[in-house]
Amino acid sequence: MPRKVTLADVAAAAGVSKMTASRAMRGAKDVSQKNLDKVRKAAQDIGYVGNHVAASLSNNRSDLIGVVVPSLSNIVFSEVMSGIERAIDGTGFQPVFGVTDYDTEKEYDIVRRMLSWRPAGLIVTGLDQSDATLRLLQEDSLPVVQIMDTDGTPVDVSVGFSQDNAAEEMAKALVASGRRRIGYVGCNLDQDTRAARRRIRFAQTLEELGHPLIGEEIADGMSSVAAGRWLTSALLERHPDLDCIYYSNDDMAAGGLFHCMGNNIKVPEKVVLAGFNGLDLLTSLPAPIATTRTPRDQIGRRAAEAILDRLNRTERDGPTVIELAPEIRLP
Amino acid sequence: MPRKVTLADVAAAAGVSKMTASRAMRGAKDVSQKNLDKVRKAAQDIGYVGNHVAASLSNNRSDLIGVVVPSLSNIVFSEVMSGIERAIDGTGFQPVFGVTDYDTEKEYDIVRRMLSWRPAGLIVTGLDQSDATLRLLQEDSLPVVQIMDTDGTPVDVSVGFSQDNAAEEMAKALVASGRRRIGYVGCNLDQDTRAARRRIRFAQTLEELGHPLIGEEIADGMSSVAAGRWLTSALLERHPDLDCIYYSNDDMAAGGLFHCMGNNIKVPEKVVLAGFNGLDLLTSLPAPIATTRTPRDQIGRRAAEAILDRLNRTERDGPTVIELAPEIRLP
DNA sequence: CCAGAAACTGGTATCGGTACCAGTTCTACG
DNA sequence: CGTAGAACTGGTACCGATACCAGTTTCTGG
Repeated sequence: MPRKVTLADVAAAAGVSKMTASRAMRGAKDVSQKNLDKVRKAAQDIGYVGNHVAASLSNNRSDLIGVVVPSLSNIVFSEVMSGIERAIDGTGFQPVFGVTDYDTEKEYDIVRRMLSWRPAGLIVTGLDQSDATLRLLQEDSLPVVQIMDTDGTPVDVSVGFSQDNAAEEMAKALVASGRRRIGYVGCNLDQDTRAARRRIRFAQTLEELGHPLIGEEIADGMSSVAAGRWLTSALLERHPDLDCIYYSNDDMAAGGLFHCMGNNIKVPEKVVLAGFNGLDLLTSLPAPIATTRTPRDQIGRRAAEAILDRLNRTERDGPTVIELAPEIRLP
Repeated sequence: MPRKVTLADVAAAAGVSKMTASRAMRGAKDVSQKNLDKVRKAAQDIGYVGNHVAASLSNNRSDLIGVVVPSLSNIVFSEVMSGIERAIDGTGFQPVFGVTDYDTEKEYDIVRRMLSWRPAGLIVTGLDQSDATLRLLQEDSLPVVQIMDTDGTPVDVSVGFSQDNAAEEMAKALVASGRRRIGYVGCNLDQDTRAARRRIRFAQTLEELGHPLIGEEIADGMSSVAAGRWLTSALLERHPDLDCIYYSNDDMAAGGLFHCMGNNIKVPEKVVLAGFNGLDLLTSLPAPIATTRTPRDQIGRRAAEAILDRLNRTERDGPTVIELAPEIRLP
């Protein structure tokens, strides 16, 4: 293997010192136009690609921004990641993604590993990290943004919305629209703590309004359209007189819709289905589904911006919450 | 900010040299059990997290594996990424994702930047990189895997399937099942070269079979369920007598189905819809849709494995193609 | 035409690890 | 009990960049 081209090679080729070459390759400050051109040309000629590892070690900080999400298969996080990507794009920073699969242990390992790359900042999902993970995040004074969830106190900054409020609002809206016999369908509540939280608050609110949940179907494993379909089937078998079902998310609700369509159950006349997230998919379905439209792209964008902001200050200035209210849509 | 804990601190706390501490912290070879314990304890006590940057610089190679995909919003790539993630998990390597948005320039920048992190290997999407990008990939002798596409010669290894064959097979299968008046609906063909390739081969094959395409609707912008829905509407308006539509992918086909359901067009009796990818979503839809089930998870897994394999050899041993045949499903 | 400032240049130390090699301490065996 | 070899330990020289500072050149105004 032909040894990698280094800055020293570029400097030699350009007939200048390593330092001048170094300065020329990044901001062209304090370098004469003549040398700047020579160095650029030399770099081009010999195919210099640089070495971020050395650069990062040298100034004790990389231009990486770590992003930790629980899942890739959930399109919600894809959209958040896209938002982050777009906001970072062009700033010279680079996102690095890690996936926890909703596993707290794994989250700890990932955060730890990311920290060992001395990132410029970290974006993690939720406020419910393990104590060990929180300790890691706290000890360092690097910018940390916790996204999706604002029901709690962040380590540094949180960007998202209150899952509790979102569920409460939906419960109120459904009852206000005349629904009385309401059921619940969800998946993966052991791990998806946000979904679990919504379910609890939803049920509570219904209770307070005097129309408690009639029944629910909950399954383990990842949520999916398929799971939504068969859980709905099961729920409606036990409670054929439901006039509304609240789902842990849109995919599940879509599955519910497909069940209804296959069984001649009118949606939303006979039964209103309510999902969560407001995926684009919903607007194309043959029947309208209620949902809470969450600002995913914005969460990503604001989270990235918060990191970039923080990089200008030296210290954290106390927990900051950036609330991005979701919007309810009824059929 | 309290200066970061370094290996020297650990060594001091444990009362050993930096070298012994270093050895203890990774494979415990050539370190006495006594010192191993001392070092581990010291590291634990003072909260040592390590510094991959320094380690990577030292041995001139990081444990990063760069993964370049065109899009995050396409679930296909999410699944490929999941496959990669799972295969890498536990090996000590770490994936770093980059998104090109189907932009060749951006792809070049991303590959370049990734190379500057001296990754252990690189996984990129497709075989159609720009010349500049290919040069980058060629010059280095690091493991490179090009995924999704095997219609061409890879730089090093390619893992995927032939888009051409896949389209041809579907055309043959649809005609064999009795379909004669066939249309096409697609999106984003300028950028998604794989989808474009399928369209061309599909049309060619139909021609050869004596039943050429009756009509097609093509739009710019990302593919989506919504786009599928309105393009189908437009196509069927112009050609109400179609008995089959081939889509650029499953999402589009799902949109087509929703249009048909909303307009009392029987699927698949009156018109067969054929997507591409075989997303799980399809199995839950109220009507069956034909598709080509692509082995996305496997592509990810095999790609990662190929990288790990390569790391054991020193040199590349000529272009290698790993073909993972997709499977056709008719309604 | 010269002093002083501004613009530019390059040497050296350093970032936090690891490879390599030269000791030093054990251990086992004749 | 001596010694060869294994097991272990630590010093030193990097890896490839950048910060800092000192030195040199160029420019400016009086």
